[in-house]
Amino acid sequence: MLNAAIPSTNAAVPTVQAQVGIGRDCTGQQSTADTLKLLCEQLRPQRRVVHAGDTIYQAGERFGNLYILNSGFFKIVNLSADGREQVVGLKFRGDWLGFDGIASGRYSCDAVAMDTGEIWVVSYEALLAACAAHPALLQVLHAAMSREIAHDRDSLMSVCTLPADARVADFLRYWAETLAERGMRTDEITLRMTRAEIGNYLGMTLESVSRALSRLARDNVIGFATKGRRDVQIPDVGALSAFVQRCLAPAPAMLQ
Amino acid sequence: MLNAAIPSTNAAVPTVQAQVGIGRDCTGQQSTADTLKLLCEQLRPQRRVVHAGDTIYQAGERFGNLYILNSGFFKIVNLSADGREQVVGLKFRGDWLGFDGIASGRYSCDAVAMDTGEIWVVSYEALLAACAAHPALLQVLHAAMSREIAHDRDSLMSVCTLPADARVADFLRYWAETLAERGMRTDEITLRMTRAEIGNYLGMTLESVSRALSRLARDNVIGFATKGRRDVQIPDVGALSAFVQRCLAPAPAMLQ
DNA sequence: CGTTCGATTGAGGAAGATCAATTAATGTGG
DNA sequence: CCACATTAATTGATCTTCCTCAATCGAACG
Repeated sequence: MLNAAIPSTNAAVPTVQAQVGIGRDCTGQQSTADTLKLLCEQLRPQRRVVHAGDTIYQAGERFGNLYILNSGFFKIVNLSADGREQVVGLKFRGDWLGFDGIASGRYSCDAVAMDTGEIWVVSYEALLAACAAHPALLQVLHAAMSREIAHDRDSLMSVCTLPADARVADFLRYWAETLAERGMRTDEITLRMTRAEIGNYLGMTLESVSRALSRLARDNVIGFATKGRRDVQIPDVGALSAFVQRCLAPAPAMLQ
Repeated sequence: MLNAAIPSTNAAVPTVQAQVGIGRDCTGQQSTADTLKLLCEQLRPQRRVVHAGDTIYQAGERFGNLYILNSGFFKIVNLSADGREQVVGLKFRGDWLGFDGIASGRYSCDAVAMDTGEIWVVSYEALLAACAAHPALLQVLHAAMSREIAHDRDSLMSVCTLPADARVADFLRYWAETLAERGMRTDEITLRMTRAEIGNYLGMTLESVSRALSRLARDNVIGFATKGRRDVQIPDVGALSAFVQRCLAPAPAMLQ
């Protein structure tokens, strides 16, 4: 069985809907599980178990493989010549890693596992050969690249147009929706990132992240689990969107 | 002849090196001109002249075509449900437009011409067919998508890690290097964007852009042309990088 | 059980936003 | 071609947000 091949510390688990593997979801897109099934059958990829902290590839390393994330969770870290580090992406089940290396022949980022998981290794050459035989594979590949481009743009927009509190709320909303798309629980998510990592990703300090989370909790938009503040309860994802809109509202509209 | 098919108001013109069309540049990459030649011969795309303000596609419109920019200059504008607008990309000669539409079947941005130019229209279906026959085309396509992903990440890093002045300097450096890669003059570039558009792209206000440019001019890192402040003289691109580093330097290192 | 790392919270300061006034460039109709 | 209207850019003054610095607290781990 493809799902749950590797035990994960992830609190969010696949729901029944994701496991039965119906053909397409309501949007007409193939579900993550179906796409993974297709890829596994067509590509017969090498499977590799990773643990938190493992690096799948590093900036500067010669490109050769693409990676498909079957379980677990990765961060993509961009490095500048002068030593700045920037988390530029988060990868979940069904996402591809390594596209940035195709053009230049070298990866331009580090891909770091944030949790135990399983990654599928596909040689780019072999993938192209398989795509020639099975056009559906090419569609899947292009869709994955396209999704990444579209999401990177949304990230830039978020960083450029939202105040700090809204950015954190939008980050949680995105995380919850990403899990939902994969058929996982979203009422309680485990952020396997420190405040510093979240802040780096969102372009703010760890203190600002902490304050934003405290305010979200005070407004009952999120809750914290009993033990530790790494688990975030999200009773209503819509409330996060509403919070973002409230941050953007021009005037506080004083009483009456 | 492919080059200069359309008269452009762009002050930067192709140099001899770009026009002779030698196979590959020093990095082993195909030159922009060669790639365009290949695409034109293999795809026989429909050519379309655009003028400043023309929209090639809009967010929400059904996806069907990809576009290759042969001359001119585009901005890509992301729109949020609540009405925020964000310039998320700038496109120059040789760049592709429309990748964001592949996954969802609809474009997620507006593509707006900022100058007179020529765009090549390629149906995605026809492109896939051509790629099946000519694997080199697929390489070109994937390289273009990969470059876009890598550059989007650099943009995010710039916005997240650089102070305002450095962001503007880095923006000019990127613009100059983009022109240089395409064999164009970089000692004087014409920004066909208002300060407001630049500020939007860089995540700051138009006033901050103006102040940053004034400081760059005061430090002789850039110069302004005689008439109008839309043309920026860049005697030394390296000076822009040095300025960025100076902005990042922790301590001013008081005299001794 | 102390050590370490991460998170929270507060106080003060700085970068950049906002508001406002002026100047320069561009365009328009007479 | 010029007077006028319009849009873009610059610059200054003030204010807000967020960063920086610092202290405290909590959880995890050996």
